[in-house]
Amino acid sequence: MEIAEASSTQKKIIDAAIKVFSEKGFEGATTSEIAQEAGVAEGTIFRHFDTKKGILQGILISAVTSFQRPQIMVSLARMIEKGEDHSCVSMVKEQLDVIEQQLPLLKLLFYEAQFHTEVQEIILEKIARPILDLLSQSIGKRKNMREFRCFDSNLMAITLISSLWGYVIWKQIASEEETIDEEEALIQVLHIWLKGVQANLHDC
Amino acid sequence: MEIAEASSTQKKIIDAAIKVFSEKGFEGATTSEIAQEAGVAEGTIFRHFDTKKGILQGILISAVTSFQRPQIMVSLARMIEKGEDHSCVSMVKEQLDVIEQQLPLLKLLFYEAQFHTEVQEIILEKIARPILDLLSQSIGKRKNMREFRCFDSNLMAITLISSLWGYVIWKQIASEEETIDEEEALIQVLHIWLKGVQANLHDC
DNA sequence: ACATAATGAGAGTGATTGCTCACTCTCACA
DNA sequence: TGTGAGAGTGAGCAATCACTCTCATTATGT
Repeated sequence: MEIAEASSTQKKIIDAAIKVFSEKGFEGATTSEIAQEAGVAEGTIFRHFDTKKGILQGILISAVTSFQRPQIMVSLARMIEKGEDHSCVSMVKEQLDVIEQQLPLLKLLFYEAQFHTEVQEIILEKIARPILDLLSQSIGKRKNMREFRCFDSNLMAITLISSLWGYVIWKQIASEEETIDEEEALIQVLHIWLKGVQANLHDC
Repeated sequence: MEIAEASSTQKKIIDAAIKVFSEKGFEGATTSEIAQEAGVAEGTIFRHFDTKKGILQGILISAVTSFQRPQIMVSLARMIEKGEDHSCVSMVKEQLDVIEQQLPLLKLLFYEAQFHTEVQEIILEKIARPILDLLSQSIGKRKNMREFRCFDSNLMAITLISSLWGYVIWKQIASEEETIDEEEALIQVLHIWLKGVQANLHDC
């Protein structure tokens, strides 16, 4: 199991890097700190990654494989196609919890994409675009059935995703404030969007 | 005009720092680069700011004054209270253009807020909270008139802001793609939200 | 048990960076 | 003319950081 052993060290480094990068940012983090967090010698890092930036790319690669077609988007697409079936909403909620556990990684990638063009391109092509296409397709079906307004499908998908993202981020920032029940909040966000995109009788 | 002269240099430094910080991030930027961009000697920077971080705080202070109650939020609040009056929508669009010009500064502040607690607290207290309160208040009025659904006002405001923010960010990232007309897109985003929060007859 | 590869420990290197400090320039005022 | 305060300068310092090298130690596969 030489590969597994090797990649176990690699995995330790990547996990540590995710933690340190997300706490201090890519430039603010030091390789020695990552080594310490991973419990390996600093030199070991450079046996697995050529440069510090190589670690970031390693994180990206491991993230891309796990975020292609994430389950929450499949659940959202199903919710869109079926309407606001209760089982779908609770499924979305479950998957949202999974996303929140990966929030440091997601924020790290989205934020660092600003400064590293290759990161931005890969995220756009391998994560953002597929997700948008998946949702747009489901939205398109409902549009064809005259059940959704004839707005731009991409735009509708974007308002859905950013509403959810905005809720997640706000929940994290304003954690001290009195907030309504999580499930109720999620239902409200989804209901606002679903009602917002519903077709009027005289539309189109 | 000794004060004006002094603060003119200070303003040059701050403007340069906004540019360099937003391109490379706070940690990725160097004071010598900021000095070069500002057209002053590196030593001059430290006559006006104690430390590199002091520059960031200087940026924050100047941003807070210009983003308290930004005009776009006043326009949005008016739109909420009046419904989707056409003059309001076009006003929102104008103000959105202003926001887009300040996008590097805004993204910089949001990014660095992750790593600098004081920055996060000031943004939250001086910018985010006032804006949310303003919108929540306008939303509350319509709720009282039974014209809006009796959802959480804060949550409704968040879905509105994040939909708009999501549209702005997406427009910037996917600039190469064929996109619909800007004004039409904005109208669609606002219409989705407005219809989404409208009360049903049997609500509440 | 042996050969091979991986790792830990840690000193070392060259480049870079935030910041300092001695000095100059300007200008108001005595 | 002399003086002192304040703004600006840029060479230079001490510290840090990404990355390398060496060597002893451990783990693996046969």
